[in-house]
Amino acid sequence: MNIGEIARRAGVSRSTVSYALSGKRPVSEDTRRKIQQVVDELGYQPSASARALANGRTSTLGLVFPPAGSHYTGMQLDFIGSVVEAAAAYDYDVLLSPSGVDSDRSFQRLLGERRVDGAILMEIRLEDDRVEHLATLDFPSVAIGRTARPESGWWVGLDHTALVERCVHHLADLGHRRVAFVNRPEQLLQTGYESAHRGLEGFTKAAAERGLTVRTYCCGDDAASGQTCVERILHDDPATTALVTLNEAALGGLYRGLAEAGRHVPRDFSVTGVVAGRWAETVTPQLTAADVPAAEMGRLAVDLLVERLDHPDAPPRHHLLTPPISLRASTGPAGTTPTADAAPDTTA
Amino acid sequence: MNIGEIARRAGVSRSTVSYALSGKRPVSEDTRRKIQQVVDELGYQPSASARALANGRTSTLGLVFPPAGSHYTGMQLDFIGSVVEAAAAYDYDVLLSPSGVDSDRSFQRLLGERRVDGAILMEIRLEDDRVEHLATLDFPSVAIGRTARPESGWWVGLDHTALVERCVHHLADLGHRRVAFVNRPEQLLQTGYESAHRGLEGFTKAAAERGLTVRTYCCGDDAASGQTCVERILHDDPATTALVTLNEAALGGLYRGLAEAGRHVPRDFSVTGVVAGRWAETVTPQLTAADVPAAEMGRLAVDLLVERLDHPDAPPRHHLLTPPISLRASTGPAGTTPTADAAPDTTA
DNA sequence: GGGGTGAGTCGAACCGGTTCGGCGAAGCTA
DNA sequence: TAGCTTCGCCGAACCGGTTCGACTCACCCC
Repeated sequence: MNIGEIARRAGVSRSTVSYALSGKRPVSEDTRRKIQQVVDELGYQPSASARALANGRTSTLGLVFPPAGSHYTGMQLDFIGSVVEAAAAYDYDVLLSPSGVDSDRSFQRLLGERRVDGAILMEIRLEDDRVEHLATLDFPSVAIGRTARPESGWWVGLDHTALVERCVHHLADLGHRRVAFVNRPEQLLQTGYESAHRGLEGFTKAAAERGLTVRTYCCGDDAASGQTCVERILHDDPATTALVTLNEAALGGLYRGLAEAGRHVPRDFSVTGVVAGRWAETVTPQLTAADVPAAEMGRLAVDLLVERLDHPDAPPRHHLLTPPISLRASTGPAGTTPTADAAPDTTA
Repeated sequence: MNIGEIARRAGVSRSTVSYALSGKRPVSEDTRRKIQQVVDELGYQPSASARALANGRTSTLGLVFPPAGSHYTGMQLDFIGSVVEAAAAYDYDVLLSPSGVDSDRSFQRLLGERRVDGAILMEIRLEDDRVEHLATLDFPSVAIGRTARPESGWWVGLDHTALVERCVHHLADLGHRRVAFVNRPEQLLQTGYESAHRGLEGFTKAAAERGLTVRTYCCGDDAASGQTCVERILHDDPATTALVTLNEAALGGLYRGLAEAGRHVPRDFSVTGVVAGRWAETVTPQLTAADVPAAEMGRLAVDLLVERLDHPDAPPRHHLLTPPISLRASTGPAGTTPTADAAPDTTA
């Protein structure tokens, strides 16, 4: 069922069928109806490969995310979902590519074999060879996250620095003086993972401004690591009364660690951070946090990419988001005797 | 940088370049080296579109999952991740298509425009028009989940019936007599969502065998719904001492509802179900559950699909998984006075 | 009535690969 | 040395669309 078959049955030439379907040249109403009828009868749909070859566009966007290896966070899931849906609204398909670095085979395929018209990159590092590579190639792409030199690029990012600062100020306002920071895994920090660095930066800065006593920790992306991390925190400084975290996946473990140490949240210990809203509402007490608007970010990234594809010479654009902190139930005033062990809990 | 360019620079014909690269016909060692050198210099990679057009294969698999609308569960995320990785190992890319039903435009594109060589379907319903459509077309596909008539198809599924039965028997063995079942949202049950139906079936069957008093509930895929659901359960039958759930996303809410009702898990109330291991370990106390091996299922689905693509006439195959229940900390013997309100908790 | 105009259609070239048939040279046998 | 095979390579056709230039015809106007 190719275009030649349609042409033959409609008694016209292949080019006429093409023009009738694309509307790029006028076709008489009669022939157009005849062609449409044949197309409907046979359920003809033009081959994506042939069309891509002919006009050089694949109508496909690449979504580059790090290889799972272990596990994804909920945030990443929301990104993927929203990107796919937003792309569908523009009639683009989405091709997934698990590539952490520029040299990955999957990444090379995406670009070298011209499988996609543009790409969205996730899990950006401050020095990201993928971003730079695409920039030098002038390949249409949008990053979810920003590198150390964001001015010239297309991206949508979260202002982790500001968000974590706000968390710290929130805690300081509540009277907390000894606060811990629970970051993403050490390996991510070392490879220059953006949110880990900027979050840490915001934490350090705000803590200095408020004269807080702080410690910072890296923590694996799972509950067990979270629990261990709390144990370390309370071991290193039992007078700690609050923590700020970027680590969604460890959150449940952090809560468990606190509970096992006899610290009641929020009476004895406050917890806050930057976490997707869905997760913040899953834990008990619900987490006071800057809710990561992952779905919105995915949508914005697609918007930007499509704009860039439609206007190849448009100047770079970006969106830096700073969602407000949602006050829930995991933070409270610092106790008067922060080092005291928690008393048995008799609240309902 | 097309194949003609390579041919010219290497002083051979286009077909020779093609054969040199594919190895489908012998090429002298000299010319092969010469060609390889030019290819390396220019960093040539053949166009995926052209290749797809020529040999009729796209080297792409479609992954069809329901439109997010609201949100995805952690399980789905794990599927997606493992499918992409497994596909990459076979040199296939993965194209995402958000389609709940056969008539979705995205789904039509995938098939009609021949964008993919095969498809993996998620979120299967007992009567699934997508599965049937693909079957009548003899289009290579593998379902993650099985329909009401699974014998003739290619699929990898979880034996929800058996798993939920085991959960019920586990609770019955512990002495629980009044048990609730927390299913996925009502809308999914009504549309014939497989796991919801088979899980419910297993629950009903095992409860009858053990002579338990049971109630079944549908629950939205979020924490707030979980909390509400527990309130309903305890309102409908305050003597309920345990629940079984399929609803990962509501789990945190279920725990919160129990805590607010003063029921301590596992002393006053036992919780179990079918949930991805990562989630089971996030809640406190950790959930005794049949861990959904999402990553393994994704991998197996790709294995099956690739096998089907390589051997178009191979007879249908499938994998029905029945992972063991992981005993964690959320279930315990039924209390002697199950209706009593929980006493203040003084355990460490 | 001749020439210009524009609508509608066609044929051919092209996108960038793959693959088939055949051809010339070299090597081997008789 | 003629004849046959084998090896290595080439040219051309093909996959299924898009697009450009040109052609035909009807119509209109001076």
